[in-house]
Amino acid sequence: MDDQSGPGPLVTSRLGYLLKHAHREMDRLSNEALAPLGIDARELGILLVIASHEPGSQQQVAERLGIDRTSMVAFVDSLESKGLLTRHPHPDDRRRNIVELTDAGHHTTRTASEVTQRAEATLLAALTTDQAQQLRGALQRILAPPG
Amino acid sequence: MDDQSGPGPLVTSRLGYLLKHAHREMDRLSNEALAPLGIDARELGILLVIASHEPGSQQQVAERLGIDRTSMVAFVDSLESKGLLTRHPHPDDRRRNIVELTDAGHHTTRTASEVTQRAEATLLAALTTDQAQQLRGALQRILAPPG
DNA sequence: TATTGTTATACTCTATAACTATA
DNA sequence: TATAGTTATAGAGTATAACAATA
Repeated sequence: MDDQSGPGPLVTSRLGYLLKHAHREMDRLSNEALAPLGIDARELGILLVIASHEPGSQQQVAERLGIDRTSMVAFVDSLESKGLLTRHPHPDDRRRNIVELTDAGHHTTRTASEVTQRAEATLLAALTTDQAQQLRGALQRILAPPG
Repeated sequence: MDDQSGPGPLVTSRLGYLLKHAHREMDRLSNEALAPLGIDARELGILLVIASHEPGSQQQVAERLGIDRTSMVAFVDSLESKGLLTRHPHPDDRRRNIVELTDAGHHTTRTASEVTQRAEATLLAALTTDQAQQLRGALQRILAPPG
């Protein structure tokens, strides 16, 4: 306790620092909330992408998430072994694995969405409803493609 | 272009997604702006911590940044080889290395702060001055220790 | 010849353990 | 015995290359 713990205001006022640590905290809260469901935040992202689109190949899911197909294999392996999704070959192109949520996968996705929303509320507890809404809106505007 | 690129709104409205990608973009812009100075955002963080406190040991700097002392060695090696800081033994305890910015280190830190501030402005270009200020404030409030 | 999924490999980042020199 | 710095090692995470099946 003999150093004033923390990097100091020159660092903590930087946007990169703030975003990094806010994300780290959000990730920690999400994974804590998801642990009882047997998945982590990364896996929930994959489930949500699958739930959001027509059934597609592993590669399509990977592209939408911005990860490469070789990494996708292990994620699909894991989610399949948990019974949350199924692989089956595309009838017209047997090179492709169509990945689809199982009933359990749909259920877990819904439950996971609820618990992560509560985790978000925990992170934002220090803000008013308006401030929270403005934060979300500002981040969305930042990331929207310029045009 | 045959998939509507992007993971879909179920994912992109999640706070974890927004914070992660906003940070990724900030990091990209910062590193791009810092490249001509020969440092990256991580190294600037270290320089800023050193600039913000009385001269201290490597371990103190590492603790303030939340990284361990073994990783610190390589960072200090790199910054020392660039002439931005110096190591010298503490006169009363020769186990410790006191790290201090050189004149070049102070100059680079000042210049780097300016260019990263412009990088922040680029990230926030879609926001009004008020909105940008509110975003920064909201993030700081989120990360402030509860009390 | 090109593409999908897969496996094997390498590379980065970080954490853990062990060594040295000081205390 | 404990601590600061260092080095060596191992572990996650991710990217690249090569291979099998299919188109």
